[in-house]
Amino acid sequence: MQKPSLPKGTRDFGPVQMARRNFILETIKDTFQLFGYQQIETPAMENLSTLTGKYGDEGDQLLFKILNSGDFLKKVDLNDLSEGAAATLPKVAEKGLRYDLTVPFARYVVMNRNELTFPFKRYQIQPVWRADRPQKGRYREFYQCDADVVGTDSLVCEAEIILMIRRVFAGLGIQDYKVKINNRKILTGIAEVIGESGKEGPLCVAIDKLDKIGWEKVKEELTDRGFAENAISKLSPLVSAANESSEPLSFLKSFLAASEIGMQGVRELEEVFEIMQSMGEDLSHVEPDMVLARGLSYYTGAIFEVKVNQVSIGSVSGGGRYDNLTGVFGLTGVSGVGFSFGVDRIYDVMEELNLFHEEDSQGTQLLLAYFDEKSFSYALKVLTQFRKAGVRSEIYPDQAKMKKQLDYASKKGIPYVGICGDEEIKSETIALKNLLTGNQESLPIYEVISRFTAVN
RNA sequence: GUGAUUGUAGCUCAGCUGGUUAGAGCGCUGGUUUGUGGCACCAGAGGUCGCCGGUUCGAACCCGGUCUUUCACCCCA
Repeated sequence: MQKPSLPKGTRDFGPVQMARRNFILETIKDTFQLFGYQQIETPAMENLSTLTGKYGDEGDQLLFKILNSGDFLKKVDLNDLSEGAAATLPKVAEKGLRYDLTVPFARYVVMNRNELTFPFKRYQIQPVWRADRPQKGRYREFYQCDADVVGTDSLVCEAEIILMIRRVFAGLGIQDYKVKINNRKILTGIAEVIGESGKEGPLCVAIDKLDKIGWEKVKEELTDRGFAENAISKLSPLVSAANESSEPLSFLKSFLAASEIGMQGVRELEEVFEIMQSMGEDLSHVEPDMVLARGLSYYTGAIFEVKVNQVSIGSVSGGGRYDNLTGVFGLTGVSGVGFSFGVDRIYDVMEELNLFHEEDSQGTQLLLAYFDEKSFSYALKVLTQFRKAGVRSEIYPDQAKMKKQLDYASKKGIPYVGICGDEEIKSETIALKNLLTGNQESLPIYEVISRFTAVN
């Protein structure tokens, strides 16, 4: 017999973890619904043609491919093998596990475009898979909770995303965090202004590391990536402004004055904030970050990222606007904006911050205990009465000693035990024992029931 | 994908320079207690030392490979 094990980067979730995860999930779901999003699900596997080419070369590497059923080698000949893995892959695998929820959603929108009412607001909570190397807060199977709107350019959506993030975090009890927001157009503008148009990708990858490795190292990296020296020196006022982070928007207005697209990005950002103010909301936790760069292969407008302070976990939520996501599936002119919560990371953050309160409100309230066969059948009868009254209750199923039954209850965190014996049978009562305090009193069944139902 | 790192009882970990029968704490099972858990005391069960191979008279310990854990890079939730 071999010891069983799990694939790298995957985990089981026990009862305690599930109770906590459900708490997070319910908080998120509740918020999505409050803002008018409708739930959908899509299959774990998609055609590889749907997935490949959407996440950049790196992303394609991280896709899990599913071997064809049956004789998966039947289309492969020796030529394919000599040309290597890339040539052979399409002949042995035509399906893959989803890498995120956004691309399957785009596919769904395109396939159902005639049935959907636009703007279409959907949320989706399902696992995704990445063949990444596991690390702290990084798994190969993890859940994403996406909410997206397609079919509108309105910046109200961006404002609502910020509001949803704040509502969820408030519900979870996470207080010290930042919602960083930027706009792809600002990044494009920056590249334009320093004379390196179109190179915002490598520019951002480098600048993003500012607080990690410092300006000097970033300069080296930019040089390595082929940026001209005078471009780099034009960048330095932006870097010092980013460090001070006082009034990034007013800085950008002068820095980007020569770039029309850059100025448009600034205006969009301002408009999001104005909309929030019209809604009577403040800007707490919101932080414009002009070097924030994520999802450059498809974001075209706003870019979001949420970071919880004082913890070692990376971002717990992210998103942005993509003008043409459905374009790759043949439906053009549909703008979308969305974001995603990483439940697994939120869990890790809450654990690190000790935010889980241990009252397991879903657990059993009452265990019925007994001494012998006669009281066992009495307890079974009483058990039914409790359950009919809606009290979460159970009985130790094997006839066992009192010690064992009480042990079971206290280990499972059941707060009350109803002890049944000869005296109780005679008087139609149970001895209700509080396992925390050790107090015990004899009460009629109806009295016990009304105590439990009154609490709820 | 690159570079490190970890693996000994259910859990957390000792185990010296390669040398008899691999240990502790917690947990588990039973008992002290046939109408009462937690506390205490007593007894007991439990290990192919991740796996495969090599060196050696002899390997938990040294070497190679492999899997796993954790971490950095890349990228990302």
